[in-house]
Amino acid sequence: MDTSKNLFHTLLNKEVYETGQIKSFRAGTVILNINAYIRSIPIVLSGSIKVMQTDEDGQEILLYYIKPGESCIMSFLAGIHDDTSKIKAIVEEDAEILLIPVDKASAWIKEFPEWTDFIFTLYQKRFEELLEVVNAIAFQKMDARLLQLLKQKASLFQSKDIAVTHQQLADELGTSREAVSRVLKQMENSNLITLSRNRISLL
Amino acid sequence: MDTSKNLFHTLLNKEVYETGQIKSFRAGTVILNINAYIRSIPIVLSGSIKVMQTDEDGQEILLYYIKPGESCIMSFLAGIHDDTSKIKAIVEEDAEILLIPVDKASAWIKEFPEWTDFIFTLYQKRFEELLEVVNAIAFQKMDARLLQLLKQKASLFQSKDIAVTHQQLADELGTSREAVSRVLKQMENSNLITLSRNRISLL
DNA sequence: TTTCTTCTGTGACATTCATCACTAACTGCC
DNA sequence: GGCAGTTAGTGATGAATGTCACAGAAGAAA
Repeated sequence: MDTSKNLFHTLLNKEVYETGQIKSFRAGTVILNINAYIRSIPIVLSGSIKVMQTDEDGQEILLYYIKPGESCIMSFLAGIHDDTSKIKAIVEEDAEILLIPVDKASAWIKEFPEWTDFIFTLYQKRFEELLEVVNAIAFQKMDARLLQLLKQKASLFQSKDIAVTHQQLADELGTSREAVSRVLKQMENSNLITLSRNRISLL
Repeated sequence: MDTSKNLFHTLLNKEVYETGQIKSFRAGTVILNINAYIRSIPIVLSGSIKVMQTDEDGQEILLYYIKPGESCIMSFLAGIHDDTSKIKAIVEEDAEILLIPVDKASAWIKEFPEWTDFIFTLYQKRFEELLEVVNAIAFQKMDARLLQLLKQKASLFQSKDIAVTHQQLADELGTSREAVSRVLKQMENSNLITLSRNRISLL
């Protein structure tokens, strides 16, 4: 995403920074809820946001993370079409977020080709991530999915120690706490990880 | 998708029709394969295309259908970024397809706001369809997924009689033929459908 | 009609995971 | 330290579905 990041900084120096409003959010804050109307497009400056899909019964599943320099593409699309959100966005790590009014984000498409490219590039990334999610849910077993999630989190937090409960992992994978506990125990026995309360360490 | 369709016709009268090349394909033709490079963007004029995701082992799963007036958004994105396809596109019903060179599709973004809007609208639709697929795989059981697929096909073919084998359905759902046969039998017993060789009729 | 191929139905069994029901371990707080 | 609340470990059981192995049915071809 180097291209987008550079582009993002270019834009920051022009109109974006002047127009946008910067806000800070604590980890755990729900930034965007299902069916909410969208008034502004978030661009993550620091920290990270996780995007979840939820079904009617409240069952959830992790779709992908939004990292610094990236935006929530679903907000953008739903925003310019005056539609509601189909997803839920939660702050994963304390985050600073630049909020862009929908009408500006929409207008910039005509003015700045780089902005349009930023959107398209992000879109492609998200699409591919969604395809991976489909693949994982459809074809992979829990152990593989869990390991992948742990690696993802390790990379996100830039640490092999991950502060998380089994219940949280279960929620993100759309499975049960017991299933996660059992698979983790197996992984510990295979010397892939070590377990302690509220923490998992990758080896 | 009325907006996009109108827009699409508007464009047809201008540059698109002159630039594009129309080709016919028979049902079953693989238009786009995984990892293929993309030289042109297809717009479906008649018939339909199904878009599948496949994993390394050749396991497949249906993502969505491309209907007349729509384009393959994955081709578009991968095309303008000179990337390879992550999905496989197969003709479902005999189709006429307008092929647009990648560079044109890319250039039109700057020239025609309607074209950009066409792309964005389609993108949103596909994204939402993918979310539904995730939801279905993650949270729904085979009977619900199968019924949904049958309804989808009935609507696509505009007929309650669907010409399909259990094996084909199994492939599109990423499950086994036996599972499909059993669920179908149950549905027949519940008077939801009638079964015969190579055909399923919705009641 | 006979034969061959493809498609469908179904039993038996294994696997994965969900659910229920506890127990045990850890942490914070009084 | 002792208690309460949260987190983790684990057995028992069952549901959903994958896998294997055939048998029978329906068409197609000869």
